[in-house]
Amino acid sequence: MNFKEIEKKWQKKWEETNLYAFDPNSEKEKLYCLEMFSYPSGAKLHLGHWYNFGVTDTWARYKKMCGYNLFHPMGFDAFGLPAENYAIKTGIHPRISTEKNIDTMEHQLKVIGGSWDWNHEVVTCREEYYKWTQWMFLALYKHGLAYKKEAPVNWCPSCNTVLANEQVISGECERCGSTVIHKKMSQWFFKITDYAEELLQDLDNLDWPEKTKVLQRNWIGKSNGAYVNFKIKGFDDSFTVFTTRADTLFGATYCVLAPEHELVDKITTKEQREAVEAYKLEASKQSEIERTSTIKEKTGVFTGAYAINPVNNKEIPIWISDYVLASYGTGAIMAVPAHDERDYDFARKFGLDIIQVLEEETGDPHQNEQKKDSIVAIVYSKEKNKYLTLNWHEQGGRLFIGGTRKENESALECAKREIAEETGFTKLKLIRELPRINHHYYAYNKDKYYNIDSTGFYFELASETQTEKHLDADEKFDIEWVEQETIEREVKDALHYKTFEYALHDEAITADGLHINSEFLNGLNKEQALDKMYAWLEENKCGQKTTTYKLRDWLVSRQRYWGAPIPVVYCDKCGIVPVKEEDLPVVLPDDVEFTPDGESPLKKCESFMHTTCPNCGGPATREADTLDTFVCSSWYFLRYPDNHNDEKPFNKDIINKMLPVDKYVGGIEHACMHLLYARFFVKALRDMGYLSFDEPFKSLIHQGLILGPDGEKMSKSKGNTVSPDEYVEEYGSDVLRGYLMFGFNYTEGGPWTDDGIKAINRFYNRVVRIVRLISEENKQYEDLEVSMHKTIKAIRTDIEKFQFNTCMSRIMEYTNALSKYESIPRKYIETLILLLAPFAPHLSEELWAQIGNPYSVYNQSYPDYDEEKAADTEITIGVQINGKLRDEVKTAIDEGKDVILSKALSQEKVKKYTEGKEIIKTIVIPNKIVNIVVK
RNA sequence: GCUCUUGUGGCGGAAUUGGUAGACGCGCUGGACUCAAAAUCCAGUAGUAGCGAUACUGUGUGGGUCCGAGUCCCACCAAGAGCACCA
Repeated sequence: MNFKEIEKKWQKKWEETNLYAFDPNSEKEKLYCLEMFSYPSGAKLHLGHWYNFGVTDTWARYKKMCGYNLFHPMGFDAFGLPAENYAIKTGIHPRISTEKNIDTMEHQLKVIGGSWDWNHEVVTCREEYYKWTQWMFLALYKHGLAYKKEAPVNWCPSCNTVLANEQVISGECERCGSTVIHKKMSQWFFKITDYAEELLQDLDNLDWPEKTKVLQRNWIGKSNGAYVNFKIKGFDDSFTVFTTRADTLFGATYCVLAPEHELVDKITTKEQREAVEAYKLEASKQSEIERTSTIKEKTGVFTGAYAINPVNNKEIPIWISDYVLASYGTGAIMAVPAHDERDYDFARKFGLDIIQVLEEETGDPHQNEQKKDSIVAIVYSKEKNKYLTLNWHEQGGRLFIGGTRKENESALECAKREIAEETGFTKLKLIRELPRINHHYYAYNKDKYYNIDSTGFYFELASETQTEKHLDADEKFDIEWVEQETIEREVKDALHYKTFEYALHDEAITADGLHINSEFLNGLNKEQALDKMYAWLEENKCGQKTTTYKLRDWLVSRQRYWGAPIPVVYCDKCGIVPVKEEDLPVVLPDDVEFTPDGESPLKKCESFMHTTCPNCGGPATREADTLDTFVCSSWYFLRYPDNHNDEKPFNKDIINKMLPVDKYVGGIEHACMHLLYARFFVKALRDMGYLSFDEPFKSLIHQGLILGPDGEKMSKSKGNTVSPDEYVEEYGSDVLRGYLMFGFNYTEGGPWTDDGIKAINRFYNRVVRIVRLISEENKQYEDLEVSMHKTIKAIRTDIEKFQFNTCMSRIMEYTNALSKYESIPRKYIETLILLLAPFAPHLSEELWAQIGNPYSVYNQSYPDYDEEKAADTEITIGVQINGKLRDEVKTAIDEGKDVILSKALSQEKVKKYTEGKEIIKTIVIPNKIVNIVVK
């Protein structure tokens, strides 16, 4: 059969008969199936489009055959940079190239044979659409959700435009990969942050892939903490920091402002001014990537000013450093070097104070504990590269030197005394005092529980000189120098081992612990201390509990030509004035010089710029920037159902009935852009009263990525692209679609192979041969009955899960079953064609006609199954002996356990394994397994 | 560095969610048809040992739970994705 020929024939017929037109008056339940619409870039569809559109279409067709009133529209996201860049290169106007591309893509989409209803098509660059995009802007503006402000923005020097935060991928432009720089500009923003909490909360109820939800959650970046106000010594000003660890406030030994912080100039002292200015200049020169590189060593400059720590009125120095970002929190931090890695690095480098306020806990607490202060001393010999340990053998294993502090003795004195008494060494060099540890233990010799506050010391042995030891009678140990490895193996005591770890790693303690050096927080854990500190801050009016989000407001201005003009005018008298709704659209003029020079191209179009103020009628100028194309795509799914409405963007009743989208299919790359923006739009429109649902996309699927044959992402530069066209040319559309469904796990994708597509070609030809074996004899074959019902059941289950590969293999199995017969009753053949219909649309329509059935196969119901017939009456299950599969046993379905067991035990092979052995236990799970445990 | 995802024959991939691992297909081997080839049909195909029945091994590595683990838990390794000085 010539697949290509029949495909053309049916595509034509489908179009002529309007087979896929949506009927709004149908009684059937609606089903809105949507693929993410595409950008009409090149003239051709690539494999990714086929994979997304073709395979999803199979699901849609299946649903249609299941009796749903399918709404399956298609359109084009037609504004955007590529057309404009193409125009700059070739001189062809974006409108012309875009419309031409749309035309060819529409033809190509028809080759896929999709069940799209083209009557509902939407093209975002046409006036009849962008009029309403502008309307959306005005609606948001009227409700305070669109505003203009001067702010540091991301600027792509190559695209010559600003970018939204979401379009900056690790410091680079999402589109062209250029390093993004920061500029201060006055730009339009949408207040998506107003919806941060709802956008986060509602994720829980969506049938979306978990990883996509995780991406959005991280992007929204909720963080609970507190604002704390710091007064500045000698000024009336104060500044606020955001912290998630307000409980560590007693450990704050300095503050850091972002170099851009507004107070920096004011508080910098004369002595420090020069250094501060130099540092600010240096910071401003750096790109985002350089600046936020975590590998970079910490830099910073003291301002000369001091802040007052509100909890203890201590004066702490104020520094500036680029590790504090102006864009997050308040642009200022309190530094707690003892418990924050970054603060620790900084404090170490600049010799700032480090105060420990959290003490890790080791051992198990007990009710009646006696408190003690003690030390653990670690002595290292550089010469030996070994550590000094005491081997107490059975009495306590291997330990370091430890001891209890005497009255009026400092911890350091105690450590030195203990070392001298127990080992005789006196010439020591202190490397570092180690953090304190709260340790619980039980002393056998004294039958007492202790809770000790232990301070660690890390010494280096300066000289081998030894004095006389002073040992108590019960102190029986050997002094041994051992290597690190031995310690790791043999030091079991938690306190001693932890102390050793502190010696080895000179870093902040980020683990949880109990508070020390913190007055009213002492002894409390993190949760208790946080609660108490929040209360204290609010009571003393120097801070409050708060929540921050990483999500920023969405910057929608673009200094480019090919987009929807922002419907706003500037009047000298009235200021910013929105264009009146009845004056929409603000038409994008065609004759514009759009060579990029960093200025908005529309600015150079006099006829566009000069207008009158809608308010006072005086002279005014138009906004020259256009809207981010993501604005266009944030509501297109709302336009589809009512795309011809020229009164409103959409009728409320219609979209309340048609939305949300039941199944949305597209790439995961839009997780934090389109998918987030669209959710925001729906929520905002809901609050304005234009619609009554909360979420645009109830259920979401991401197709995987089809890679080049080399397993790499397809790209022209790598020369590993595969064009769908040549395969359509050779095998036809159905075969290509079939392979895309059969050869991959849909959500994973994978490398393309030629071998796979040949297999589908072979299979479809086999189907054609089998259909020719149709017989009008009304016979029933038991094995075909079982196979048919099982197949239907399996396909219906798997297609719901977007598991097209297993669906295809089920149809193959059914085909294999049919091929055992030389003449096959009509009903089995009809079922085969119907089963195949969503998967191979053209072929199925053709075969359906060939066996003499009326057009169209898609007006038929998808085959249903009889649960009883789909179930086996007899089943073979495995018999395990001691968990190892040894035999199998045939049983009736749902057979009693006793019957199965006795049957299994009577089998020769089972006997062989059980003979002369004692049966300890038997597990019988009907229809699944028998396991006999013998000894 | 953090978070997430994925590791199953020569290959693409299955496995009713803890119950006979490798469905289906590709490839390969043998056979039928043919003067021959293609196409098609039939049989075999995880590895090792054995003529064979069979035995042992086997789902990235190492432990664990369980009568039973590809599936659950812990640690690690590798690949990919996202975030990245987020206070």
